[in-house]
Amino acid sequence: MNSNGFWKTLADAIAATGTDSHVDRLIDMIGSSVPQDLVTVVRYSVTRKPEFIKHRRYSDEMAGRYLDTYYVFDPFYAYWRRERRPGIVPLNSLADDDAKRGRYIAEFLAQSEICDEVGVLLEDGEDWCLGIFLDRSTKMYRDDEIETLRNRFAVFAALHELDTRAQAPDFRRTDVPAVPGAAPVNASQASAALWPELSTRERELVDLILKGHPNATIATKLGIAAGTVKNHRARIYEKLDITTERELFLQVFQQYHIP
Amino acid sequence: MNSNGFWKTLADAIAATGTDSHVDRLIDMIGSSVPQDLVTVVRYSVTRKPEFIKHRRYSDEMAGRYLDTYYVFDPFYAYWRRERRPGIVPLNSLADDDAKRGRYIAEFLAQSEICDEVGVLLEDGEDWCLGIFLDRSTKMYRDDEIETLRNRFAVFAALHELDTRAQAPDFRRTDVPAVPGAAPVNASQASAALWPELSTRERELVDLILKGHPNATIATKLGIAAGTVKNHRARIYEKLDITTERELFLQVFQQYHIP
DNA sequence: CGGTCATTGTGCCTTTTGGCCTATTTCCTG
DNA sequence: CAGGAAATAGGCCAAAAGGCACAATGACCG
Repeated sequence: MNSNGFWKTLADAIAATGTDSHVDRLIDMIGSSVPQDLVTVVRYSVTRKPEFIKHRRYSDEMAGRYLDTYYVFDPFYAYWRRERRPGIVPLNSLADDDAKRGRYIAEFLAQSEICDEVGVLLEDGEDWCLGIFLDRSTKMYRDDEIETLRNRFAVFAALHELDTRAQAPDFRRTDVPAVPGAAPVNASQASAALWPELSTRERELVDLILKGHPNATIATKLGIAAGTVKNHRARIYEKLDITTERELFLQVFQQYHIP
Repeated sequence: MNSNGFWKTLADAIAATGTDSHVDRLIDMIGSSVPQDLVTVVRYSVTRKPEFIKHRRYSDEMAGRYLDTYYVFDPFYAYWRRERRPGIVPLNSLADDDAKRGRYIAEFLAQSEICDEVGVLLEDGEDWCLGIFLDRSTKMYRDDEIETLRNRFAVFAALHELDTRAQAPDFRRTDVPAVPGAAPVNASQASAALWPELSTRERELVDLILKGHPNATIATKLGIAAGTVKNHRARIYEKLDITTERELFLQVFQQYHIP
């Protein structure tokens, strides 16, 4: 099994949490879960251009070409902005309805001599996503390989989340949220000041709504059912005396005196 | 395979690093590596009496009896004081020259209805050792089960070491990125400056959209059909490389540095 | 003059929201 | 202990938004 080597890389990755080599160790670990020919690491934002973080066994030239041109066609990028959901994303899972996918594969991947790709999308603060991409030159990823990554994904995410916490200035001993991987630690102060009439949970919802998440994503993030999210929304709207999400955005605009 | 459940427990353990539930999650994780009937957690020191930290599916009475009497016969305790080396320690690996082992097995384990035991010894600061013991009532541990624990041991140790670091007051990162404050907002025709790639008509649409008007209202205001508004929207979204109205609001937030 | 683009418009279909219910569980408070 | 929020979940229906395809008109431009 390849798993023997894996434990070592995992231990190293845990040890590297909160240090500058965190991402490298993370790549080592994820990379040792399934074989791959090259690795690229990119940061996606909903509103900004992607950033190229690192690559291994990949050419600087192609990395540049990605940032110059091809990021627009990157279906993983589109996926993140649409879904805003971390996870294991195989190239072939990206919808056929995505017209950009064709050009990305036909041109960019072909030029990079890549035949298959799988993305490990990790939340990276704000609206960012840290995308770690494992690429193969000749053999497609098998289902069981994807399954392996899916099984381990919670570990990847937990490690990166821990690193994020370790980087934050207020990393202190506290109680973990009841639902693992779910609740955000503290609701943003902005919403608290703006809408004191809302409960803390409702403000959590508002924060996620204002970050642009649809109900399904919010439900996943909070570990609750989509129906519950709708219910929260209804009560929030009622309390704020509005009827649509738009008006919530308008209230923020008003607060910040935006035309 | 039991490994599917393992990834979950590992992710939880990582997430619990630095929190009060760290040891519990560590037990969950280690415990999910091999089957066992009960778990005990003890802290060994070279110079002091052992401390009973936790136990699962074990009687308080036996725990008390251990601390009163039997700890002196505990061959794991002797092992730690002699070797001072963390690792996976199966009961049968403890030297036959250890006279105390016999009495420990014959009396204490027998009374506890334990037939085999394996210790996971982790460094715990100073001269302390955190010992997590997996006990079986009927079946002995097989070699491959011990091997599994040995493979994963580096992970157990790294996690506990990380928790120790997280508890220390000086666990910090050197470079913390500066947080941008709320920027001042200048009121004017925002849309023109923000989205030069849009036509004038499209910018008119955007202005109305950002004022919170639904399609029907926009259509009335502009004296065009609702379908046309939808059509405009589609092209606007395409040009801005977004798919929903939300993202338009997010772009404005972005521009004005709103949290 | 032909090509491109902006603008207007339709039609059909799917997904997402929003409105309006009922219900259970938990926790806090009078 | 009763009563009431708060949080959870689900169902049903209507409205709105979004995706896609296609088409007609006019303006501008090389």
